[in-house]
Amino acid sequence: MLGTNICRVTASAQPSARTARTRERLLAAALDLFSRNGYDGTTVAQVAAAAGVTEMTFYRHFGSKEALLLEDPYDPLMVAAVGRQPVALPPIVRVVRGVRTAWEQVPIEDAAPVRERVRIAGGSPALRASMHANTRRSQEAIARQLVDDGADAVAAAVASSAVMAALMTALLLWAQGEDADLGAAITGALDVLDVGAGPKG
Amino acid sequence: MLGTNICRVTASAQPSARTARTRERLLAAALDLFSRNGYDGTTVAQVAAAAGVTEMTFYRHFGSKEALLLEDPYDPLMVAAVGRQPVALPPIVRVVRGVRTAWEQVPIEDAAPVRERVRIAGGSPALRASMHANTRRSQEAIARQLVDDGADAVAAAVASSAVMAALMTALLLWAQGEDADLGAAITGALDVLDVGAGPKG
DNA sequence: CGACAAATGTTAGTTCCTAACATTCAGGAT
DNA sequence: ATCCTGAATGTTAGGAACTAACATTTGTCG
Repeated sequence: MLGTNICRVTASAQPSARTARTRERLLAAALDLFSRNGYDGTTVAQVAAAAGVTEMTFYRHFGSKEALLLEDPYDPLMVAAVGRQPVALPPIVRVVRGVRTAWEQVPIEDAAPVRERVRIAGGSPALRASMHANTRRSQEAIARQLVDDGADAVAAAVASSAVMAALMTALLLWAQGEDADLGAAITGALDVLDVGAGPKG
Repeated sequence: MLGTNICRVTASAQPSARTARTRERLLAAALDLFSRNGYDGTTVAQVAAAAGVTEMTFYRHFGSKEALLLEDPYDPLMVAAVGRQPVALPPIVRVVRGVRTAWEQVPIEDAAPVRERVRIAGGSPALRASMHANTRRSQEAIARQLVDDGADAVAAAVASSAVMAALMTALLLWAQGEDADLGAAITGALDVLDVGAGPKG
């Protein structure tokens, strides 16, 4: 969520140069206005105007006001990392360790742009709620992986939702602070859920 | 969330009989229309009309369309139950066991009306997202309790958010099924997060 | 240049929600 | 019963996030 996508599989067919430019302008204008006037204090019309474009065009590039901030393609890295954990472990432990290993390699230089978005999102209750909706695909994919490996359906759903919530909480806390190392922040936070073994078990 | 409030401290000053009646009519009309046409397929104007009332009146009784379904006063029972768990335990375990004990005594006869609401909420992504926003107060209260007992702030926030997410997942799954025993469903689900000891440790 | 398609604009409408002001209704004092 | 007052409701107007249908521009390629 929130441009925090670890994976680099993004674009399918490359869009025209023109499309990419207006998209960039809209994004820049929105981020600027959001951080200056707040998300709720900024209207789509304002963003569109600042980008020299119509409201309608905004909606054609980003399906919604939220999407501009939260939009992130489904990230298969976490699912894969979970799948790589020993099947013998309890589901919750598998998910914690999978997600943790997937995130602890995030390069520091990727952190700065992410922090701004997460900060903005954290400032609006509506946006914070939407972050959950946004992680749903990953959550379901992880649960599916667990079930495929023989886990109970309820256990799989509960474990993946709990870990994704923890991940979000960690991200929000990290964005509020000044700590540069995103990977470390998340690794540390997820240790809370992995009671069985000490950190990095 | 969703009328699933365990605690019975509800009303402050009693509202006039008239107020209570229109409120009831609105609620009944809404639940009926929601379950027949879906939440997104029902407009506030329709609900108001079905209750023989204006849209404005709807908003005076329920602050928003979502509020009608999600509205639930802050529930101190979970916080108290968490506080009662041994301080020596890791935060995540304390929260899991606290929330679990708070819920496993819910009488079966309370389950039916809850199930309808959770079912409706589960059917709409927007509503599902809002459920998270709705649990935030409880989540923060639990985290505060943990911090008061000496836990790290990040650990407290992560643990409480993870458990609340698990609780919601369990509720949504329970509402979809036919199992009558809400308490048992939640108890079982939360065991997933309590790896340290077997069920009911 | 001319055609074709993608990108953008225009207009109109729906829905959720709010604000300001007017009206009706219920219940107590006279 | 009548009046009076405050609570509950109605009315109107409008903002903001969207959506749909249709018109227009813009870039590109033969």
